[in-house]
Amino acid sequence: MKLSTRSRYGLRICFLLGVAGGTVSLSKLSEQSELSLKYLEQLMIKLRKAGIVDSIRGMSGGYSLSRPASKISVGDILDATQDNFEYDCNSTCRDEYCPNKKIFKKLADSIQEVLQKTSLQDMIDDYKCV
Amino acid sequence: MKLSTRSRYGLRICFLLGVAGGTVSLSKLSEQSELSLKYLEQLMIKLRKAGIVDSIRGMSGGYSLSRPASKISVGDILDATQDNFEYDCNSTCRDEYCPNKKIFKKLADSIQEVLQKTSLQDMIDDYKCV
DNA sequence: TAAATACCCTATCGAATAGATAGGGTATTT
DNA sequence: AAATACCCTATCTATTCGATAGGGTATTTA
Repeated sequence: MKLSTRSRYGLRICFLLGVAGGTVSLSKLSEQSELSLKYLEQLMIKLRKAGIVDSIRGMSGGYSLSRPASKISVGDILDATQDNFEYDCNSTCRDEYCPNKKIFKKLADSIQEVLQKTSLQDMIDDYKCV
Repeated sequence: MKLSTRSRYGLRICFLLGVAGGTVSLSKLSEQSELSLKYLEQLMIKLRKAGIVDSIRGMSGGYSLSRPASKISVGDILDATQDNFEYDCNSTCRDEYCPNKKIFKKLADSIQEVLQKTSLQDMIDDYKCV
């Protein structure tokens, strides 16, 4: 069980934007993150649609965090990059009384809680105090 | 992010053993769980090596839980089926100062905590009270 | 108006992973 | 002798995932 690389990239990009503080173009982000323009483009669309980043078009446009890093949780970013914890016992299980269901839901909720109370700012602070 | 089917099967088998209360042969478990003998065999070896189930050889042999279901955590079972939360930012990251490292470790610890404090007995109780 | 940017959709490829099956046994207990 | 657990390894297939690519449109600024 691990995070998808997409999610890790999402965290990395948000981290970069948080540290940068302002608007950064896709090409700049691509350089800094060592991800291809095309790949990053798709990632940014997810982040934007989730309301985590804002975008500005046109020359000198780019992306920035939509709100302070302290108001963005790791869970928000994982939601955006579609890396939630799935809790069906399997993809076809339709058993309403499945013994796994309740426990998985509980686990999923607990995990979500942890993810929600950890903010991007926490990540940045952790890094700074190294 | 989801549990592997192997882990879900592990939970299912332990659940069955917990409900059964005694020793159950592989062939019986195979029937009840609808998993093939050969596949199940490999799963049981993992559970036994992790000390979650005991085995008895010979005729009328089989598997049983090694301790009360209340003393077996969901985390124990996931460990046995090798479904831990991995927290490297990626498989090759060697950056000691990687901003993701600390946060992932923290998440992994929190998740592990949740998994540890949920027992197999909780699952069984959940099912019974439906 | 030209350049630089974001936006959008879709297809595809390759690699890795995961699920499952199978063969061919040995060791142990009843 | 029969029924069981134990053990190792190979293999196949399907799915998922990461990544790249094509081929544009819309918007803003210098």
